[in-house]
Amino acid sequence: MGMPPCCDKSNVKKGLWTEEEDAKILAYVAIHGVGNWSLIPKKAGLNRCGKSCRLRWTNYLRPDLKHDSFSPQEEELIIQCHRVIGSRWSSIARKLPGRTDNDVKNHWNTKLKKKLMKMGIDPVTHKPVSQVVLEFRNISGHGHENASFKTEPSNNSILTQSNSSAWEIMGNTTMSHETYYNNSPMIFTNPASSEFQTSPFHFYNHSNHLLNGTTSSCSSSSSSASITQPNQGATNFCWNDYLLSDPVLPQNSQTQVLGSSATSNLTFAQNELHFNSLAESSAHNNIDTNASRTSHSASSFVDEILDKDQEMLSQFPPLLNDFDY
DNA sequence: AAGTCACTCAACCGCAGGACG
DNA sequence: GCGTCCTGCGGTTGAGTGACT
Repeated sequence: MGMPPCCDKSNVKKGLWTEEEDAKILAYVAIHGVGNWSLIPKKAGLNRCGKSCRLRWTNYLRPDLKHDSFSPQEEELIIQCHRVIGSRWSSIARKLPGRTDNDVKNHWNTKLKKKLMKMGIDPVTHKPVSQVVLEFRNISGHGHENASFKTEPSNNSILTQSNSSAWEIMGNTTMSHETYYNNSPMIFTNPASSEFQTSPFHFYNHSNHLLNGTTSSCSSSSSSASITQPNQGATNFCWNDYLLSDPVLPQNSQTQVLGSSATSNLTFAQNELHFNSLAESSAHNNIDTNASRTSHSASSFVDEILDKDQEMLSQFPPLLNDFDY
């Protein structure tokens, strides 16, 4: 698909805007309002692409925009939102009055990502890097090599060797980013499950929304995300069950997960093959799979995600209400 | 003082989807 | 249903700037 050029690019100015150009847009919008950006350059006397005019207005000239630096509260909100919905900057920006998606995106890429990495949190999954690396090793069968990643950065740690996120660190291996993403259900992870000092950030506490303690410390050996509902006990969603359980292998050969030295020697392709064959045979053998779903089947995984999605929606309406799924 | 590096952020690019004729 | 136009979005780029050597 794609769009035809909105203007003759050879004849339009590009690059930074001058005060004079800004003034022309402001003057035009003050009289005519926004809309029909393709005509605005001509009508406002600008040698710019309409798209460029729209961007200049929405990202810089709009009177409701803030131009000061992000507050800790705003940063906190961005991190929380990113953990829940990922890089949907426009949705996140809607939660921050006076901020544009470009602002949020830039701030994330230049500041927040680095802050998280310094704290040992993988900015993609929002999980401790050590946990991500261990999980990756379990997934890819690299568990035997260098299994002694430290949770805190040291001279030898991967965190000091690179500013990369965990999956960037894994870039040298055979697993694709997509595969990694698909196996990292980030919205169910609990960044508080870390040995890192999380100050000055205040991570999400599922029972009272904001955890305002100056530090948060607990063992990363727990691979379960504990979701506490206000009026209920904690429910544990052990995502590693899905990540590491092979529906074909006997359960007793899969019982060792994080922190263990045992890993599956199956490659991802092999796992996928097993998974597909199981799903196929399930389709033949079980007409009503919903009625008799097992805890770790493909359908149960999807069901679990949907269940948790509903659960989160019910828990955090203030945060999630406006996100258009 | 000059050169290099790292960082920031405004702006650009291309794709997707909705509206409309 | 199809094509065109417009807008929104996320990823990427590169000019400007400050820190460092």
